[in-house]
Amino acid sequence: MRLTVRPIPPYDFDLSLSIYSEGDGQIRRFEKERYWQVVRLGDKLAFLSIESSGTIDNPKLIIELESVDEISDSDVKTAKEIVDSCLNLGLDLKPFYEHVKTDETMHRLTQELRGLKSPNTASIFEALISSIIEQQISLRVAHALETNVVKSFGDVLHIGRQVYYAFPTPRRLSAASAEQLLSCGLSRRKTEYIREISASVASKELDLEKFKSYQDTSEIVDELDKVRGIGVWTAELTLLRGMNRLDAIPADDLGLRRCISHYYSHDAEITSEKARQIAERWGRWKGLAGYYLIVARRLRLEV
DNA sequence: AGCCAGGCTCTCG
DNA sequence: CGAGAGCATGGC
Repeated sequence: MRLTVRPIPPYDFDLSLSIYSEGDGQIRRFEKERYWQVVRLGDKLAFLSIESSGTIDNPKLIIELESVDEISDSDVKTAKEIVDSCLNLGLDLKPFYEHVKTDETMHRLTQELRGLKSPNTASIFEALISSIIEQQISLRVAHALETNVVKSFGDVLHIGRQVYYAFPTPRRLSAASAEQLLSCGLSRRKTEYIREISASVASKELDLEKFKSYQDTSEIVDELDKVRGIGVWTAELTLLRGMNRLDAIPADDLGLRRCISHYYSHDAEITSEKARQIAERWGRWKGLAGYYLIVARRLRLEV
C-alpha cells in the first residue's frame, strides 16, 4: 500500500528525521534517506516507511504500509494522520521564522536549519513514559533502557524475515511485574511510576487525550505535575514531543540549558529561571526554538 | 575507582 | 518548610 503526503513547506525531510539515524532498527530508524517504524491502525499493526520525493520548498513524501492484516481505507486515513502528527507536517514554520527575525542568533540558526520540524511520538503515553525513563540519567543510557522496555513489552510485528516492535500499550505496561521492569535496567522508583501511571491511563483515571482540548499549556503542566513520578520537566517534555505543544520548553533540562547557554550566555552555567527568561523572546515557539538549539549544537553550528 | 548523567520523591532537621 | 540522600546504568 502506497500513499503520498504533502507537508506544509518549507520542510526538510532528511534534516528533520536525521535524529533517528542512531535509532534501533527494530523500533524506529532513519537510514539511507528512509524512515521506518511500526504504527497502530486501530487494533492492527502495520510497518510504515517514509521516503522523500520532493524538495524543501515543494515537499512530497511517499509512504509505504505493510501489514499481515488487510488495510482498509480508514486505516490509510489513520496512517496519514499518524505521519502528519509524528513528523509535525502541518506545522507552518514561516510565522516562527518571521517572529525570531529580531533575535540575531535564532534568525541565523533558522536559516541554517530551514525546514526543520520537531518530531513527535505517536501517542502522548509514549512521550510520557519515555520522559520518565529519561529522568536524571544520560540520554545514552536512557535510550538503551527504553529499547529494553519496548522489546520486552511492545507488540511484535513480523514482516518478511524481520521482527519489529511497537511501543507498549498502557495495559501491557501496567501488567508488567516490577521484576520484569527492573530487569530492563530501570530503578525501583521508576518501575513504580511506570506501573502506576500505566494502570491509571489504562483505567482512564488519567485521561491524557483530554489535554488536547486545553487552551493553556501551563494548565496541563500543573495537572500532570500532581501525578506521582511526573515533575515540571517531565510534563513539559511530554507536551513538547507528545502533543506538539511548541510553546512548552523544558527549561529545567540540563542539556537544553547548556545549549541555550552556548548560544546566549558564553557557555556559562545558567539557572532554569534564566533559561525561561531567555526563552520568552521566542513567544509561542519556545519549545521549537529550544529544539533548534539542540539540533544546531549537535551539528556544531556557530553563529 | 568514582563521579556524573536532559529528575523526582521521601526523609530528616 | 528546605536541604540532602538515594536511585540504575554506562561512559569517561
